Amino acid sequence: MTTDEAVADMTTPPPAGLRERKKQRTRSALVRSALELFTRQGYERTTVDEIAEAVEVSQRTFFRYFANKEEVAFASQESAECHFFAALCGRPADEAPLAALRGAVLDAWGSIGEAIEQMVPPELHMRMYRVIESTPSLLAVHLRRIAEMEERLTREIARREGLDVDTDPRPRLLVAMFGGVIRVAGKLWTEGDEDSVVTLRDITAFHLDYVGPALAEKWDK
Amino acid sequence: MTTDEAVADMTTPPPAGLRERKKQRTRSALVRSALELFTRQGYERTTVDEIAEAVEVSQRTFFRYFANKEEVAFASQESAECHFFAALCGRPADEAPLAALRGAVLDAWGSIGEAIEQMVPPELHMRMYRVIESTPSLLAVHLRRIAEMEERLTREIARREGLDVDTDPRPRLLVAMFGGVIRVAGKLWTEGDEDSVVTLRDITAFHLDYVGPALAEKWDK
DNA sequence: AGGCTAATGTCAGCGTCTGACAATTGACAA
DNA sequence: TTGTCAATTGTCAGACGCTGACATTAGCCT
Repeated sequence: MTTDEAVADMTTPPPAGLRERKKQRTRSALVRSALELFTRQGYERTTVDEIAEAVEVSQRTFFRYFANKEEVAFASQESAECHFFAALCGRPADEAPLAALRGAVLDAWGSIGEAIEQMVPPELHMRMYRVIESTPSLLAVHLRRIAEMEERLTREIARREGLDVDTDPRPRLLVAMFGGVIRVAGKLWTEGDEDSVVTLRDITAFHLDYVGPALAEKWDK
Repeated sequence: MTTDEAVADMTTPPPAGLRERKKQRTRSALVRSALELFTRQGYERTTVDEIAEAVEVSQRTFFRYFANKEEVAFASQESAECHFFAALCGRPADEAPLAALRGAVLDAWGSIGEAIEQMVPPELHMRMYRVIESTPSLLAVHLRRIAEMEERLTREIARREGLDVDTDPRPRLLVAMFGGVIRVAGKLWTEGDEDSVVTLRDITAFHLDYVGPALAEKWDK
């Protein structure tokens, strides 16, 4: 067995050391077990000991991989968000700010699988999304994470437009509005009974088209 | 002393029983002590035992007044938010939605004192605001509370305009944008070094005026 | 004055999270 | 191959947030 692994190492230059691979496997296993437990029996009714036991590591080890119980719940979200941000950065420079944001988020939802499927099944990721939206303590963290992402988006938008974030309020405001729309869409999707990613994508697109009209002085009836 | 209090009761019909007054005093004392400790030495570095000890009650009693450590940190915010919502409900019916929100929030910031000064000194309230914005766990809860308030605002706006929240996305979107602006203003105020309420009020007003321009397709430079 | 009930204190215990130290196990060179 | 070094893990003790159960105190009302 030792020989086999040594050979495997030779034939796969990128995977680096054995130690590192073991760590990745432990981490993935913790995420999968945690999300499975969270979605099956609820976040609060799942203890860290349960998660650790499922992967056969000590509770102390769990806390060496994740700073707290919340962090493991957002592991797949983290990947998805990175994916989205990368999509924004790849947008053509001549696109208007809101159009770029819109394109990036729709792209990201469309190719969510590629970003997370090595860690968890996409379907588990979506079920976890619902758990987050319906668990008060997780929802709070979720909103803070969104706020942090908005900070990064603001800077990217300002960069694209060649503006200074500290003097021009428009990048901050546009992103704040955009973030609001994303949240509204996510919340409505959670409340509905359609599970698919496409549905969430459609809800998002639909609402983004209503940003302008919602600001009008007098609303048509 | 017993006689004096009995007389005092007679001359003040509303204050109700002695028991109730004692409860109110204990609650106020807990809030004041907690906020003082939080602002002086930080939220995380303050234990519930410290707060309870400062008021000379048991830790168990603290948790009979507040569901958790976070709740006491938002006691004065709670009052302020109620005040703001009441201001919105008192707005003339012919005002446009965004104008009503704008008027309500500026009014509320203008008369913040009256809403909270029996509980804590307004200056302590403002210092606590900064602590909330700069403490990750509190910021998360703050954002969730804002989201809950937005839900109420959405329904009130829809009511004013005679719309159905479930079919028309505009109330949700307007409020989401409005909430974003409030957050941006609050954050900028926290980052600055001006302590006064007026400053926060001005920042808020300024940003509300930029909602329209930020949505424009092409931004002027 | 005395009984009723609400408020408080005490105690035990669960769950999250951390520091400290010892044991294990990959990595790498002699 | 073997031995050393460093990274990973386990174990243990303990702080802190929070809760249920039960005893005690203190306002209320006849």
